[in-house]
Amino acid sequence: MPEKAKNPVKTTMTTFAIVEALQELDGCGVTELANHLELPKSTIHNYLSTLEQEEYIKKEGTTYTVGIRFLELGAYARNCMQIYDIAKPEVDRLAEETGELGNLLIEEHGHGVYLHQARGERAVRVDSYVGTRVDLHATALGKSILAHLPTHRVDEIVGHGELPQPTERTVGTREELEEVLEEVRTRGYATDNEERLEGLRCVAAPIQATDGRILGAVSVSGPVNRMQDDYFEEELPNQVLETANVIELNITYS
Amino acid sequence: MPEKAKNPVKTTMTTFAIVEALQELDGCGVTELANHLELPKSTIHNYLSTLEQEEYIKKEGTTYTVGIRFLELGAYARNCMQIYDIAKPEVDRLAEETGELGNLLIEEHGHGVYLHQARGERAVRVDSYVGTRVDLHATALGKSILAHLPTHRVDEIVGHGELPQPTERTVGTREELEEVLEEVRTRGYATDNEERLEGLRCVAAPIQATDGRILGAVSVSGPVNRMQDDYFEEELPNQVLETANVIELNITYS
DNA sequence: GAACTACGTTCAGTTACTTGGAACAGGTAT
DNA sequence: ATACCTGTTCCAAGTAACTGAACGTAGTTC
Repeated sequence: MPEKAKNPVKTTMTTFAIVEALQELDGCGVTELANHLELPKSTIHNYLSTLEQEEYIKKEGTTYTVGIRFLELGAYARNCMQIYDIAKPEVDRLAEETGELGNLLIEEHGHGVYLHQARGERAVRVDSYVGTRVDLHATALGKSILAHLPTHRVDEIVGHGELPQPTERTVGTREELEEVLEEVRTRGYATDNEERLEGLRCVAAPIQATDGRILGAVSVSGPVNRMQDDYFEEELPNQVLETANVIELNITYS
Repeated sequence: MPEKAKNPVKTTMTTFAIVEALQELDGCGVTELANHLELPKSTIHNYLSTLEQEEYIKKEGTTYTVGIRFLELGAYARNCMQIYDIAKPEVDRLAEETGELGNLLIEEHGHGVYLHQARGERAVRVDSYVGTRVDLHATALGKSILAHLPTHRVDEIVGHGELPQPTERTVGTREELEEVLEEVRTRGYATDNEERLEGLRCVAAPIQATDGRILGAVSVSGPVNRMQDDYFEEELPNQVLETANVIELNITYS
């Protein structure tokens, strides 16, 4: 993860800082951006007009916004992953059968990234969407991935100090996490009991290649009131595990 | 569309040239990229290591590939468009009812960009996916958008010379296009008779705001053998028009 | 097993390019 | 009409991107 560039191209970094700020601010004008990033207006203007010329951002009147062109690159990257093609229809089916929200997540650069979401009949609305990056230790999906990653990668990703805690139930220390991961390995699946979002529970299972390499994870999320007792502890885990299994088989024979 | 930056930031342009080359070459190493872009290896190396550090590209062994991080920006841009939220479930329904491939397209910077695709039971596999950019004049979706754009924008987008022709049936001149667009305006929908892809037909309808501004278009695509006669000329257009209408209503009252 | 090739990586001098202040233009509110 | 926003242009100055040669490391061939 450290992967520090020896001769970093600062202009490239600034370019993405600008695009990211545009996302964070939900679009804005030259002056506002300049204040936000503490750079001269003229500099920001040069970047923005260049990005617009290259069709990566859009200008409407006096406000600039992130352009849809990034979707081309992002969707391309997603399509390159065979797990997406294969897992997508299965996640769709899982969502339909359970009526809840089905998810597909992979790990990249130490973060979890949602590749797909499928909405069942009664699916809750959550703050995550395709492309959203989340901390691995705070979700069922992430924990089922961490559980099958080599120790040195887990070290890189979560470190050894305090872990960020989106809710009070989130695992807070490396030791606690280690216990949870051990349990995930023995049970075969991971759960999230309001650890990322109040009121939301989740059951996730890892997707592994035949050589044990972890490729991603699938899950079902729903409101606490519907995710309880036997359904949350038996029925749903079995459904999720089966889905993960089908995906693994399809990947092996393709 | 001209929108030429007065003081373009060349480094920003190079940055995206590199990412785009990475996409075009489906991932590659430093030397190959350097040859492709005719830049020194060391320069390419600086950019690649910076992009990797910023987590926008991924390095596996000796090859670099477009990273999934672009999906965050792209999906964000898509989610910002209210048309996406509203049209998505309707396109899903349209695809399920027809069993074919349903599409949602918008215009940005003069190109058509697919925001969503839904696969019905018998949906064909095509070369387009979410994020793909296409020439507006070569698709039913694009033509239904062009038909409702002010003339000066059409001028900017298609110009007055020869138009690129993916297949021999594609409209080739501005004059021909103008006739077709007039027909689209009177009929209310557009068709694509193997104009973009051999063997593929398509019916599309525009989505307009109450003030007449064009927001995007929906369509159904399928193989020629299933898209014929009354179905292609009556039934399907009606279904597509109805879907577009529902979307327009939902947008107005939201 | 050594020599060769192909690759990514590092380094430091040079030059081109980003930078940013100040001045301009266009609009809106006072 | 004036003041105060906005975004935009310009050019001078000095930083930081560029580059080609040298290095390190595999992998391949003889």
